[in-house]
Amino acid sequence: MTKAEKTKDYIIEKSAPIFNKKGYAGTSLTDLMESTGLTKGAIYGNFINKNEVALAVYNYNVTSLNTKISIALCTKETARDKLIAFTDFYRKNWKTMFEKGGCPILNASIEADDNLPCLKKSVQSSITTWVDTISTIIEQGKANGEFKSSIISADYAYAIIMLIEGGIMLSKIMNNQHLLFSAMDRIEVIINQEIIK
Amino acid sequence: MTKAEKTKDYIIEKSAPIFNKKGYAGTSLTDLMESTGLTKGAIYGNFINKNEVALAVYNYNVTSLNTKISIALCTKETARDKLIAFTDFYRKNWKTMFEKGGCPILNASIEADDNLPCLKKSVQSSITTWVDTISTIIEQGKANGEFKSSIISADYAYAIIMLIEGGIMLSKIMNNQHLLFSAMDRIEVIINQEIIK
DNA sequence: TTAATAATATACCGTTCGGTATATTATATT
DNA sequence: AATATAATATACCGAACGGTATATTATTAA
Repeated sequence: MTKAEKTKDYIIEKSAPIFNKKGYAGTSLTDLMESTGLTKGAIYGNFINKNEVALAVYNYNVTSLNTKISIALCTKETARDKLIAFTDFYRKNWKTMFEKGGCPILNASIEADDNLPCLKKSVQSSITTWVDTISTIIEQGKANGEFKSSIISADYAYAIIMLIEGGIMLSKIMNNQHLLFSAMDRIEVIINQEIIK
Repeated sequence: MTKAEKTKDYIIEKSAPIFNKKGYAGTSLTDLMESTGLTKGAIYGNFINKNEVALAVYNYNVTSLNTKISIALCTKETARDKLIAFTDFYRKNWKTMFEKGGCPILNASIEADDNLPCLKKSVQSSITTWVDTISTIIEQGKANGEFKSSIISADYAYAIIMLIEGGIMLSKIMNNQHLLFSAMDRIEVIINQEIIK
């Protein structure tokens, strides 16, 4: 790993919460210089423009989220436990996530949908990945007899994501942790009453 | 109504979709001049600064949303029909809403939560109003025997809002109307299976 | 119709924006 | 240790930013 590569990673790491809090349009190069302690020279020596930093930061934020969720998932045996691992994750990590600006997928989604086509594509693909992850778990549950075979896995994957994102949105703007928890409760009800046999 | 008051309303009206699409930080005075066809003189003669325009626009967007919902509600007799009027509303109006940038409460919520305290307060109060509206309907349903008396109305109000906002977010970013409809389906299941006696 | 006033346009302000050319410094190679 | 090269800092660019003072134009009242 060359020095430049290290610097690049360092810039991404330090800029990640800034972009997630202030958004793409709201984050200036001055913000990036402050958060990294570096100058424009260092930033533009490693990225071709601000947009590249923003995209790298989005991917970093999503990747670290996915990594943490993967770690939470891999210790679970049953499909049900794997689904519950998601709600568990948000119950345990909401504070850290909120301090870093909330869900990067939600934030980027809202800012990108009407005017940042490049970021929009990244968001779409990370949502598709997320849906696939949950759908696969549900399909496994169906295959091993844990879950009802009649259910459509993608529908439930989307429902779970909607409740997570809607829960984060409400919880964050109202400064009320309980709202996120009640979204997680509702997801668990769906798992226990609709998905499980 | 003086000319200035008309101009003020005109500016708000024409700027409303711009702010809702591009966000507060992403909307410039040049954007406002283009959307209104007016100059800075006219804008700053009627608003003290950009922030005031943004706040007025947010209130306008929320008020027009609430007005439309009120109209949809007032024709309904039963509490159940009133709740269904919400899902109906989004099924019928999603296209118009999406063309104007999506849900103003969701959009403003995401941009304001970490760095626009003034707008954040407005969003909080519009959510509180929304929760109250739904809660009141549920309480009426409990009082007249339509709904289970054991349920906590605010919990269901929040659940409905979460599904609406989560559904809008997913639907909009994925360019998939069906996702919003499936969120509405899920709300209706909750109404029919958990709220109604 | 004219005078007073209200409302909008024009022209400009200082600042910050994203971005770049070049100078300087650190690192690696010999 | 000297040199080549990679990486960062400095100093600057033009453009766009939000905002304002003032000139001009509509509107109202006498």
